[in-house]
Amino acid sequence: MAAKYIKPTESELEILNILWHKDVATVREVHEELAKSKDVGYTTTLKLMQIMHEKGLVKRDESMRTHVYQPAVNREKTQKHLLNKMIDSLFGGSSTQLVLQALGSGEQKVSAEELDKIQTLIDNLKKQ
Amino acid sequence: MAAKYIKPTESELEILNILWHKDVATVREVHEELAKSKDVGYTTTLKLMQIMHEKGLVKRDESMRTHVYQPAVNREKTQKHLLNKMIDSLFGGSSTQLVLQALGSGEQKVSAEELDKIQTLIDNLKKQ
DNA sequence: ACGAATATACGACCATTTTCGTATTATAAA
DNA sequence: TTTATAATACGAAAATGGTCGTATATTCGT
Repeated sequence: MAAKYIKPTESELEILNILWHKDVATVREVHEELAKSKDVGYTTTLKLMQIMHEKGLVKRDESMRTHVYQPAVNREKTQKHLLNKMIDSLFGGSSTQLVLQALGSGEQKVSAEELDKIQTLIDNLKKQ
Repeated sequence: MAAKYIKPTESELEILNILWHKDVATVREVHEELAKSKDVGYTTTLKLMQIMHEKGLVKRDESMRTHVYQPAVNREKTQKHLLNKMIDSLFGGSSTQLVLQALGSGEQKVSAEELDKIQTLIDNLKKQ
């Protein structure tokens, strides 16, 4: 019965990111974080989060007057979904192409330690 | 004066992919390619491509009755833009995180040759 | 030359997403 | 207790993306 995947919209993703970071947060907290990079009204953020709740993207504790929100979707799973979608739609299904692009054309350099991390993963994959 | 980047929509990306492949194509050619994977009317494809032309995503030669289209945006640049956007919005700015996710959690395995390709790139990056 | 096929242009509709104003209710401060 | 502050609920407008129907023009086959 494969719990159907719900694709978050752009704005929903911004909110999810904040929630993934904070773990739990009120609408106001999310809004203030959001307002740092975006000019948007409080009720807009509220409405967004209410819709996300209806969709099942977030959980909320309503026992208090000020509701407390929490992400209801897993960060890694969501990343994976969107990543695969991008690989299909933009890189002809080749994750390698994506990786090469990500490492090669990066804005800022990838540090040596990070390269090592990737190295390690590759080594592990090769052993299989 | 940074020629402002235009973010293609989902459907526009499908069309761009076809154009990137074919280099030049008429609406009908694009449409027939599109129709293989999608049930959509001809005029819809036409309209999409007209809008893309207005936006500057494609160029077209109107000297013939049947217009001939061409991509007006670079494939790699577009990939890079969207990739960076995703890295920012979904991976906290860390391209490494994205790479690990792409390689690790992949649906289908990455072949040994592909791993070697990535390996080579990493080696080159390390030398700098 | 005429009708069928095929091309573009364009307007309009519908669904989804984003936006916000306003009403209502609860809390806190005076 | 009265008033100000702050929260949720809700409706509805605005914006965006995708869909297609229809009008009009051009070309091609017979």
